[in-house]
Amino acid sequence: MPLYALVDCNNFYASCERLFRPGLKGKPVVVLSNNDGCVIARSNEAKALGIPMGAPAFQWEHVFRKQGVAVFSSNYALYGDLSARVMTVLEDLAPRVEVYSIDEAFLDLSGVADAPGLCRKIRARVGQYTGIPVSIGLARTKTLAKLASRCAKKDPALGGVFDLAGCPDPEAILAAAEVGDVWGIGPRHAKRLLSRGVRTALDFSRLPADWVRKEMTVVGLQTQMELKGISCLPVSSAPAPRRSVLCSRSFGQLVEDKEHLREAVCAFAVRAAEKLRDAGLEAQAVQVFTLTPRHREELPQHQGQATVTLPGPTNFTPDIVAATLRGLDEAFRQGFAYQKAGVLLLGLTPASARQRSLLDLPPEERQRQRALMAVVDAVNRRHGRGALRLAISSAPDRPWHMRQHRRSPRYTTSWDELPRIGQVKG
DNA sequence: TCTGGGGTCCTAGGACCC
DNA sequence: TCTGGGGTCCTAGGACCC
Repeated sequence: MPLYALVDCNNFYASCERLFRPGLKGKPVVVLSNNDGCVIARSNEAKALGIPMGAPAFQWEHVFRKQGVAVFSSNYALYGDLSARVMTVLEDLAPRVEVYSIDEAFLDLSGVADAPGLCRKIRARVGQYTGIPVSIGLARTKTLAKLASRCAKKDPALGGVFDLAGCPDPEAILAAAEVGDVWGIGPRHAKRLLSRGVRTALDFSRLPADWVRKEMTVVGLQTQMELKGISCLPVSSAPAPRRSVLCSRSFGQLVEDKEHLREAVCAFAVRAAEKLRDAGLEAQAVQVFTLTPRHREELPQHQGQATVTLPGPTNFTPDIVAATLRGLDEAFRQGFAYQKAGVLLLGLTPASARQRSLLDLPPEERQRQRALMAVVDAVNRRHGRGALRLAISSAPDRPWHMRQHRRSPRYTTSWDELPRIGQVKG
């Protein structure tokens, strides 16, 4: 019988921020999205104040001030580093680990003698080595393990581990879970299900399979089977190959000027190309998109989109930038105030295993391009992103740059920002 | 007067996840 | 003044081909 665990870091970003500010223990902490736009992580104390996930920060400013909430801009360098440390501990202790997201991992514990005991050990070890509290759910399928980890998180009496596979009354657990809390059932389907009287995970598991198939595709059917204890989703330690690379941002202010938009999408293209090279990939097409603000109905709305095919698979920044600018000519319209834009790279193939085609550049030219990018990447790694850049992708302090007023130091990944003894206070 | 059928590829749109 | 960013997958429909 298969047996899976889901390890979930509690309030991950908020927990990371708190690690380096012991004084924040027991205090409300929130972390904001890029642009300081909305709340994306909350400590338990912040949840208790009623601050919802995704809340626009400006609407809650008064609560932050009045209740002494510690507010942080998101600091992905810090979170990524702590995540890697947590995953290392899991890999040391569990036979097979699938890193599912920055703060979650599935473990395949099929055949492990005392799986609940191992889960308790893992939880203690992660806490000891990293300081990050985790909740662990154990069950026969991944979908049930997700559900079990929510139980572990909600009920402190469980000590952070809940074993649904060994639970005497599993149906009671399904009956206590709202249908929208099931992994794979989003707000859209939840609403439709509710309108048909399907309230809980148990209700959903009892729907006729053909209805589920018809209304929610095979994906919904898979979710239903998993809820019934039939495992459809194996743990896979090899990450699936990437299919796209995206770089997009909301702007600090609305942008009407095409020149500013050109600078912005150029910067996105440069960053996307870097990610592409980091992953050892090349792209065959570039998609550029532009958006006016969603929440401002009084403004003229436009969603621009253009896809430009590259002459052949490439990760050479100047080619990707050139394609991006051609795409922007189509995606931009004069007279609109844009709030966001992005560059999406598609048709990804490994850079090593390319097929030669008639359109290919001569090998010496490709070699020259590759060498140039290698130098640029090396310099930027050493001296910080943007140390070496294209002339067009401009200096800081442009109007489209995002706001980020409350970022914590990169304690663990930047020499300049290491905590100093005597300086760290709560 | 009559207008096949099957396969593939691409794209847009919609749903989901963290 | 002020609502994130980065991904995945499925399906339907059209273009194209034989």
